[in-house]
Amino acid sequence: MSENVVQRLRDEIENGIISNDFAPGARLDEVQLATRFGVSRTPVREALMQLNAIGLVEIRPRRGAVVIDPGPHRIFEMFEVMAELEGLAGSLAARRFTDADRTTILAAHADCERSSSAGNSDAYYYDNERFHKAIYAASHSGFLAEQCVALHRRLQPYRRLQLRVRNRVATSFAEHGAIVEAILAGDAEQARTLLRQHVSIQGERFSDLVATLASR
Amino acid sequence: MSENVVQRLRDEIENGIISNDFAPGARLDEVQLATRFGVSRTPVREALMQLNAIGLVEIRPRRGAVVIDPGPHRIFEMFEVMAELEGLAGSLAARRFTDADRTTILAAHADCERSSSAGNSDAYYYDNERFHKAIYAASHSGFLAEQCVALHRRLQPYRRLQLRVRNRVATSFAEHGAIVEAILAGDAEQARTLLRQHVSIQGERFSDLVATLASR
DNA sequence: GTCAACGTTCTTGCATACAAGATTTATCAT
DNA sequence: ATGATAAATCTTGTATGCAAGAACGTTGAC
Repeated sequence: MSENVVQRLRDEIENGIISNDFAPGARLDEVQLATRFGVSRTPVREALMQLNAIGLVEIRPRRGAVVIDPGPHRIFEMFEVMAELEGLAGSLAARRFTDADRTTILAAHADCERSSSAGNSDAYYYDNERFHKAIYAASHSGFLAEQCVALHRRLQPYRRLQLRVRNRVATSFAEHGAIVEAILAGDAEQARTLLRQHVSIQGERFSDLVATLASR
Repeated sequence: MSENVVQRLRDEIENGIISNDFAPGARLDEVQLATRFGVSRTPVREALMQLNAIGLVEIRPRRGAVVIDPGPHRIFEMFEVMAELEGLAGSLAARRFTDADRTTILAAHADCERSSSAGNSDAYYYDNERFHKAIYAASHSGFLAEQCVALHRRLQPYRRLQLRVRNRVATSFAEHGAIVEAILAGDAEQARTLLRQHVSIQGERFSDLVATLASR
């Protein structure tokens, strides 16, 4: 059994939201969730409270919990912040990376190359995630890494949509190459700039996102 | 009556932690809190769950909740991230501020001037907060503003300690002047740089913080 | 036929109850 | 006297129960 039921429920519901199993705007009925997971309402409520605090669900008094629907504009704002934090992580990584960090980054980068050239966008998604986490770790800022992972997770569904856009995987991998180069060269400002551009969704990429969102 | 009990408890306990009423490392007993606030354990637990999700308390399975104690190093990391986000807010504000934003920023700045020249560090603390919030608002990024406010709140006790350092109020206000100038001139990069420096606690300021923390 | 008012039903919010793990204390052996 | 083991106590984790507010349907009037 898991550590405790609440934690498990929290993860299950969170995954359900992220994997679009619970669509934005959907009502999260307490008894329904309780029976579905074979527990009572109490732990369900506590899990929902946590998701509320994180900002994934909204709890309207006496009217239940619903999955928050961040519109395109807010998603853009979230990517904007994410780009900034990733830029910071990159600049810190360029200054602080150890031999172990270099190994991890290069290994993740190599895996990205494999899945990219294989044209496997799902595999690339996971390797890409490892690549970015390697940079967070190399920043040697625990708090920053946590913030980045949390935001990364929240943006997961939209990130995934983006990779479906034609040529995005190849472009992404090419950007990774330049980023690795800048970090390992210890060029903090270059790493920051490249990562910021890599993550932010300016211009066409934003239009693509909106279009993809609308077609769901 | 209040909206709901859980929200009230969450705020009360959160304020207690921030105001150092519940010291870092202190154990938060459920029945104790319940009797203290005149409610049952259930809403107390739900409030603690939310604080756990935010990162203010740690819940060890079967062993209760304790107030998280971020050591000096982690506090430094949090200021580092805060500096980055404030820098982003400043750069966006420089590009996007409206007439109303200008008015609000200048008003807050004028209030800072009053409390600064009066040597009232407590009043300055509040005016400073308003000043920064005015910049968040001028960034016209709701998500960024929320993130900034949340971090600002978590760093509140340490910020306050900093203002006690000799001359910090005067220095802070001088920095505000340059920041206002950069934003209103529409100089995004300058606003970003100045705000980043204004918020981050490099060199001596970090030593001061550690020393002050140790002396509590 | 449509709209509104009322009553029923359903859902949430909080309290209480009960079970299981953790902690503390007491007793016994060395 | 000190250490360990076992029992008592306390605390957390989950279930259930009850009350109050919201959603929904029905009935009646116009």
